[in-house]
Amino acid sequence: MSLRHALLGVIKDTPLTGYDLVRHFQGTVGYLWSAPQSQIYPELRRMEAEGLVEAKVAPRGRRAQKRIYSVTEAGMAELRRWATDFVPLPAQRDPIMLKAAFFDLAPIESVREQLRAHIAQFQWRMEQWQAREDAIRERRAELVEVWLSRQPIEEHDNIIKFKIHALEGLIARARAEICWARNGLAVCDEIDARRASGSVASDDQAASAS
Amino acid sequence: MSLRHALLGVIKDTPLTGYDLVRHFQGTVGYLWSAPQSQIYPELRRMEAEGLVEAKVAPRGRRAQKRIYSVTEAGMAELRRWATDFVPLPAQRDPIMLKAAFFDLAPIESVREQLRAHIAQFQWRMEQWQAREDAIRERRAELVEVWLSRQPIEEHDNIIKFKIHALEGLIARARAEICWARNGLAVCDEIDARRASGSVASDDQAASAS
DNA sequence: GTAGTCATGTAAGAGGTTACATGATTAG
DNA sequence: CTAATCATGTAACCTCTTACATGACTAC
Repeated sequence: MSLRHALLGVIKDTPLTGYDLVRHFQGTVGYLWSAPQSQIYPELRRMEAEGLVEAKVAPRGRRAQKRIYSVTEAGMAELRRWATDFVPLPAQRDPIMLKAAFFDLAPIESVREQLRAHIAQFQWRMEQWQAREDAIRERRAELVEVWLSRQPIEEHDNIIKFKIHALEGLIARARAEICWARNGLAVCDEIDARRASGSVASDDQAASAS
Repeated sequence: MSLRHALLGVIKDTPLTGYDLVRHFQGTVGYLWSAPQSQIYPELRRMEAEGLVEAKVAPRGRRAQKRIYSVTEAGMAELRRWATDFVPLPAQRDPIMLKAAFFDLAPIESVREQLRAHIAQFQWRMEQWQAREDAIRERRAELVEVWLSRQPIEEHDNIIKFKIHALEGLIARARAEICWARNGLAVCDEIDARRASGSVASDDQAASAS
């Protein structure tokens, strides 16, 4: 049940409509927890029913309306409780590592392609996170700044340190993933080299391999 | 839909009952994909209905029976297809990193405890993985050995290389997690130090902090 | 008027968690 | 005979995914 905490974490700084929240989920907290629109709207309603957020209905044009959600005291309390309580590690479940353990069942060129795609994806994510980290460090991150403005000045550096620490964790992970995939490519090369030398030594290999 | 591939990956080497499969999921593939018993039984039935596995009903004692599942040709084909096809990265969704970004909402002692627990958990996992890797390297890993016995000898080293590569990936991740959490503890210390020096400078801090 | 964006939802289904339920068999 | 283990399931519930659906507003 982290979605609601991610949502609370965003609107505690800036009351938003569901629509805006959806967009904020691609660019801020979305780096940490992604959620589709179809999950956000009902969750907001549920949180409202439980008193964690409250909606101010605002007019939009003539007829239309919109609901601007903000966090209640109960919502802030829940957010603090969650930040304080211990949560166990999620179960081990990683489609890529599982597959990697069975790479010997795939043609080696496909393995290479998959590893290259892995590298590209994490390189992309890493750039995003790096940019976010820079923004926070240089005090250009709006959400964080709004939150800071409500906290005592002497705590600002401490808060920023935690935010950066979280992003550094993601970046370190991405680096590890890229490094791992590169090693995988090296393994592919070794295997190719060994197979080539093997089929030179005994020619019937090449026939059975084709 | 990785569960079925994890299951196929185990019983391709050794036909097993659902019960045995459940236990194997704590010790071999379980390092890569964990699943509760209540998920495994129905999945086996579904795979049987789809022709990916077949069950041989064997007697157990006098009255009782058991179903021993093995992979069909269609099952092996599906496993190979999955190993070959590209699968997109799962969505970003990590409860611990999300929380870490909001650690400033928790008392610092709780943050320390959570980071210490994080370290302990990954240290534990790392030992498991390391042991598994050693077992594979020293050719003591039963499942892998059975699979090797059906493959040409000159491919054995290649297959083992991939298995070890996958485990090395997990181990590298664990190392990164532990390193990250240690940095987090350092951040906590810095914050404590800064707060202490701050409250020496202005005494009213200490009062408001209690 | 029409295309794009603002705004809010619903519904079906897959996958996973937790808990409950049952009975045969084997070792002591 | 009794406890542990072998063996197989069901059911309720939650979360997330994918797709569909609708309508008002704004800029051109």
